[in-house]
Amino acid sequence: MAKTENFSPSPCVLIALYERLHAAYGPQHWWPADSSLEVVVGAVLAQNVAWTHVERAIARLKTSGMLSCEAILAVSHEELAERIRPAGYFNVKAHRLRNLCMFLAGEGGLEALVGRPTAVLRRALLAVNGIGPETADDILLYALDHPVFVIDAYTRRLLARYGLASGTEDYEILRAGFERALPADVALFKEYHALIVEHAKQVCRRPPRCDDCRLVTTCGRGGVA
DNA sequence: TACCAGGAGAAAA
DNA sequence: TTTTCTCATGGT
Repeated sequence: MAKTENFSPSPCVLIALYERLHAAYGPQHWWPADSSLEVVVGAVLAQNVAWTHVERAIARLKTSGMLSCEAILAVSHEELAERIRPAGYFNVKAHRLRNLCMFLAGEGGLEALVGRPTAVLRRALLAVNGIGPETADDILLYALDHPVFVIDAYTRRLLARYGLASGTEDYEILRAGFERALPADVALFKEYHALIVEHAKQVCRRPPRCDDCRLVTTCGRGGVA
């Protein structure tokens, strides 16, 4: 399918899917981090790797006292790269972390961003080299509490398996589809994305397809499956 | 040993 | 404008 294909799920289907996932896995209380800055750092480190690798890298940053923008900007590239080595792509991610910390420092810190309009913040984050749409939206939703829906590989996989989308649609098409269909609720968006990840990890990785992937097909006349 | 995992940017076509 | 390549570790 073309990447420009429209994605306009009904609110009923998306709410039904959320409720089924919530019933199956319970509240997730994401993002797994002790601070907003840890969310920011984790969002960069999580690019294209499993979360277990990110945990190791964050633990190394913590134990060396480098989990702050000041520290990240103060150490050499080589030292930062060595600390985050377990997350993979360590040279690339060291550059990206420094770019992001320079941006935050220039803005007066992460706290200074609170209260700014979502669209303005999103544009600013996307202008940072190394920060793409998913990473920007991770930061907006989980670190700054803005109602943006995060689309990741798990979300695409789930949509494809449920027949709601091909999974190859443009990022913005999928994000807009979720945000049109759902109320702009930060807590809902956080839990929804976390539940998608949990479900994808636990169930939909099993080949060839899981029976549970039919869970959204019974939504009709406003009812919940 | 080979494959895969929660992206993004640059280069090439 | 779209596609391909590159970055890299660690678990299965």
